Amino acid sequence: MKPGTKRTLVTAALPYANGPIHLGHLAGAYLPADIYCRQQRLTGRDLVFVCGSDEHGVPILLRARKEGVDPQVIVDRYHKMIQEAFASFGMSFDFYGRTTDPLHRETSQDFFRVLAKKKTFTLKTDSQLYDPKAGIFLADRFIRGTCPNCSYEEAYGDQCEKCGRSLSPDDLLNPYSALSDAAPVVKETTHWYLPLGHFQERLTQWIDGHGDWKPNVLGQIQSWLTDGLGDRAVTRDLPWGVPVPQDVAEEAGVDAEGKVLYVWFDAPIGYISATRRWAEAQGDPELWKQFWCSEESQLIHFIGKDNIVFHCLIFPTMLMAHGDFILPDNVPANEFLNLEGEKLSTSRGWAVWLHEYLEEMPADYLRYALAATFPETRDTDFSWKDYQARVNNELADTLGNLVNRTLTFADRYFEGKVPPLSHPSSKDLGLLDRLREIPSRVGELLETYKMREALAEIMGLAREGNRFFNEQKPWATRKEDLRACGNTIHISLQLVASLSILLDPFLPASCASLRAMLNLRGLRNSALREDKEALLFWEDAGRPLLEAGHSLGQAGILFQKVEDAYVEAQRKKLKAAPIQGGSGVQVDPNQVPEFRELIEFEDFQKLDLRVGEVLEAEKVKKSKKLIRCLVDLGREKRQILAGVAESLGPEDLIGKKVIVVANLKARKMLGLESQGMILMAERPDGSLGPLGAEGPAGAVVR
RNA sequence: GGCGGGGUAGCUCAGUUGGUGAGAGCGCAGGAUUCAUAACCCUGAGGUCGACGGUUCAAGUCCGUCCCCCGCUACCA
Repeated sequence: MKPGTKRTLVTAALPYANGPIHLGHLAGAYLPADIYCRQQRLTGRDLVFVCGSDEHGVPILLRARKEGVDPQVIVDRYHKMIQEAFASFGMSFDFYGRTTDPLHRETSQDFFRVLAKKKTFTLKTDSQLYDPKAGIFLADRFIRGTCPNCSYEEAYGDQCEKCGRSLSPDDLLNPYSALSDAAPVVKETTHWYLPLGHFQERLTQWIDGHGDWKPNVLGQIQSWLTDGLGDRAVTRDLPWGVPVPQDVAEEAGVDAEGKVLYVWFDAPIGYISATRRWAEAQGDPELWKQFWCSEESQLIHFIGKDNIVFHCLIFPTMLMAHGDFILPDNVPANEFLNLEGEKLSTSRGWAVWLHEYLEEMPADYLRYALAATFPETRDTDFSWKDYQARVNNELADTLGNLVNRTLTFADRYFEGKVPPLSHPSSKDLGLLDRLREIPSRVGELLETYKMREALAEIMGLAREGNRFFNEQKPWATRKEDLRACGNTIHISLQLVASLSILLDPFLPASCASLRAMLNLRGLRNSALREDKEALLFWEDAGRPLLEAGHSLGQAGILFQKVEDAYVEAQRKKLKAAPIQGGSGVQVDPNQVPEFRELIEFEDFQKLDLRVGEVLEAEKVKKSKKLIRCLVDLGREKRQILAGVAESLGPEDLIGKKVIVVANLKARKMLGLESQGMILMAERPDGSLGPLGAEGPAGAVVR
């Protein structure tokens, strides 16, 4: 932390309001941020934690069109879902906002206006393809047409899926809009650009002062700086987003109609607008400035690695250009979380959705399992088996059992009161000494974003507690030396009390229960900015907290074990998800593409469809999409290339029976010949899944 | 293709600026114990630190080449 810091503003990446929250999101940004904030609040530091839904952008607009509803309907749906899931998960945001908030619009426009006034932007006019029917400009991938290379009629404007050739929209024959089927027209349009290059020197200087940032973050930044920074468009022609301010447009002599701020420009400003909303709620609308505009404040962004460039270069450039704001002091980006050994894929349904998890299991179990394996230095893996092991072995057995054996012993043999510490042994004092150094040690780890190590340190303390209990044998001394027995229980209780503070950032709900069992009151609330009742703070975890004679509360089981059946069910659900295409959202009839024009029966008869069994499948090297399959068609075995690697792995195909177009002309791709085509089902998001088939290889499908 | 990060015990992961016999948790094997959620505690087996080459008295730790995974970015065929 830089010297003289009085306040901290923490942000967690704004989730995109186009789908629910999954485990990858939590492990990447949200949970680390929450743990950090809770611990900092416990130390008494002044901290505000904001986040919110990112609700603009093209994907939301397209989804709305497909469903035939206003985009606001979409974002309302997911904003609510996300916000509720976060709350149940124990996220301690001081404010959770959204970018469709009018105040956000105002904040973004003001920001844009300041940069325009300072002549930060450059204006450029370009020709772009425009869909006259849908009334919007089209990004390359929303233009489709016939591939000039292979004559595939549904090639995208940036690439032909059939032959893999890269294209530009101009290359397509008979181009049409993917949104409305209308033929696109070329139209000139003017946009504002942020010239990042002008800030290169200042950015470099600023980054050089932050050599302590994580290596993955610095590496990414360095590579961008070395390449040199270019201009980035900050506006778009879209009917959904924060409108370009009328006055700025007029000043520039540009028609503002239909122009909005590019989503990446307005999204990070969401951090600012959320802080403003929070300040309003505090009854002091100007309070946000203390956090954003004072050198006595530090700003920390928790994000995933995919967001590094935006938070470390682009947003800082915006802040620099504006001039009123402080720059981030750290951007502790995490790597990614894999799931059961494979990378997460929302389109394939390879994800665990937070809202679904919370219907069945406690938030703290997941918080623990994730925190124990945060992808801090590299991608890590989450598996349900590991989750079960973490909960059962560590939470229940190590920690829960320590609590349980200590409390039941006190309850049974010391009338539920804390026995006095009298003539403590060196072992007794040794543990108290050990305890003394823990809060600052763990605090330091957390402040340097080493959450996993911090958690391991605390759990190590719980293990020491168990060892101490074993070695002191209070069940034996109870009969021979009641004083020594009392000392053992006294110390063990103090340890448990300290754990209820140390673990609070990680397991807020369980620690609250634990403190109730101990009848320990007065700990500062780790979820609130202010707690006037607070008597105990983080550092107090280093000293004995329970006085002799203190009456304990009702003991109970802190953590239930996770059954095998649950683990199996979860894994099964995961396996089943790709087939159902399930992002947990019901298929909407409006999302299903319209049927094509009628054909004659003879046309259909030309197709020779067969059942084929995939014998081998492997990724084609140097291709992102192609999988080479060897398919048994009864009469012969064929090599068929399928452009599905972005949706499926080879293992999803091997051994599967599929439907094959057997009389399709062979075509070469990347030097390999494809002798046919495997039929796939396309999901609304464009991902693919194989069509299952039964029957012997070679059987005619009709 | 370019750039960045990573490839360490059966599994999931730690390993500061190169230097005493390469670690933790889980799992496994054996032992001890009974206060406790069949929990806890002790001991042990297990690794040519992605591959190859180099620098050095000394490399998991530095340099080079290659392979694989993740991310960002680009686009020739």
